[in-house]
Amino acid sequence: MSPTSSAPVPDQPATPPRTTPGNQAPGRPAPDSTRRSERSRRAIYDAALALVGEVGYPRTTIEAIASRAGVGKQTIYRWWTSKGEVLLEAFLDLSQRAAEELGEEWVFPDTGDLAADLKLVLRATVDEMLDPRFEAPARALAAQGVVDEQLGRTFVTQLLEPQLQLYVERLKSAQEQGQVRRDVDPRIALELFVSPLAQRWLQRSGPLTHEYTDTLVDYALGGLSPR
Amino acid sequence: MSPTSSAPVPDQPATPPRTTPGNQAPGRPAPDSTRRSERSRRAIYDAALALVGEVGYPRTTIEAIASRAGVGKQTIYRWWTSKGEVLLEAFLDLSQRAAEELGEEWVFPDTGDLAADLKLVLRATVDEMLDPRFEAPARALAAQGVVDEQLGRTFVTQLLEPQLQLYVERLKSAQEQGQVRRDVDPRIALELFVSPLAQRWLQRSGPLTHEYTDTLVDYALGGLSPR
DNA sequence: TGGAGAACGAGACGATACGTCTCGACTCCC
DNA sequence: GGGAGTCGAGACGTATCGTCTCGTTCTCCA
Repeated sequence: MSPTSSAPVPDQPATPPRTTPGNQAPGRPAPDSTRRSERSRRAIYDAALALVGEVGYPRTTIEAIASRAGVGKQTIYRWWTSKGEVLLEAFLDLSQRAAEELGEEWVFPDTGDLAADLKLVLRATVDEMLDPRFEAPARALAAQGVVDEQLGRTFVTQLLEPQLQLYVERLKSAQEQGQVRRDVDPRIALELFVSPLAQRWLQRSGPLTHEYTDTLVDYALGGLSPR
Repeated sequence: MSPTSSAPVPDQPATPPRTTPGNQAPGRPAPDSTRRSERSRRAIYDAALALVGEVGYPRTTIEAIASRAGVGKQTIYRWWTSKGEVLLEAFLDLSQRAAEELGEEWVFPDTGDLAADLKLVLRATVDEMLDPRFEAPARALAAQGVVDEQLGRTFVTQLLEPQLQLYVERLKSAQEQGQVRRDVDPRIALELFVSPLAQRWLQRSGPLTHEYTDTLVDYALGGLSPR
């Protein structure tokens, strides 16, 4: 997934360290999040991301994460229910930090030329998809989300939809400027260029190049039928 | 993935039972495929598909497949290297049998009305994506393919690309009839409606309806810009 | 028709990793 | 300064892994 898991992450309500353990199953007394060790949390994120990059998702075990982070296993089980959940949070955290590096507020460009703006953003997305720092964890999460419905929904809601919303707003602006038909639903329209890119990335069903995304934008805006 | 993993599978060279064990690593003497037990092979396919549907991919273990199929574990390890590979073959086999049920040769409709033909096929694909018989294994394979490059390439090559090729041919026909611009690359063009559908299915990022796919076709053919 | 050889079903085996649990050390708050 | 709760560490029983024997069954060829 993550058609655009990439592209600098904008505001996003800055998910706080997370107060509720996923592990809030009945029976167990809820752990006290105010006493949680920030140091351990960070170390676990780092270890999880590093391991996924180095040995792949299947061999990224809870025990390996704990050992690498210099942390007891119970500290992981206390706050998370699965390694997918750990990795999702680690990745969300990584995205946020990356976004902060990029300056206060990143906004979707709006030069008045829709095609140019879309091409610019999609080119940046391609670059990010090829960034090895993101590749491994993003793929692992996407795969997990396909199979694990709850994780998938969190992934989509927290990471994907906020991204897509930026496209929606840019397309609405284009509608006001008369560059996009008024009767078009922006939430569907954006899928014409975002989904093919995401799909190629996930399935490796074709090369990811700037020319490719430029072409997608041209086809989507101009249509396949003769004009 | 499998944007169109569905849609009746056409000819396809009818992958024979598979002669080489994936397990053809060095050292081990290659097993003699002519003496292979057809009965066991079928039982393993059935068990694998059933288990994935019942308990999900992660809990579909090799041991469970062997036990359910009434087969020794070694019989599985002799012919396959991983459960992903087992499931992929089982699913390919299922697709082929489903295709055969559908009559000799299924061909992409070509009534001369491209929009109508595409809508028809995409509606059928939606229906198939919602068929529980396909859902579980298809999701599991898609997820595995995202993370396991070799499996993913096999999945794309054997299952996906043959499907997509049908769209390519239909689009070329439309180009000859003047319904699609000549300068359009059909392999990319098809992604405008196929990928969004696949993406929604995989990510559960929106409802899968006939109206949705109809809209995709309209947007892709007509373009988003005012005409 | 009978023997050889390979695949077969069954399951024992050591190696992980699972998730739970207990322990003493530490830290924060009353 | 005492209590409660998290922490690192690791022992524990269970489950699955992939490999490895066992006899048995099947098939081909002499």
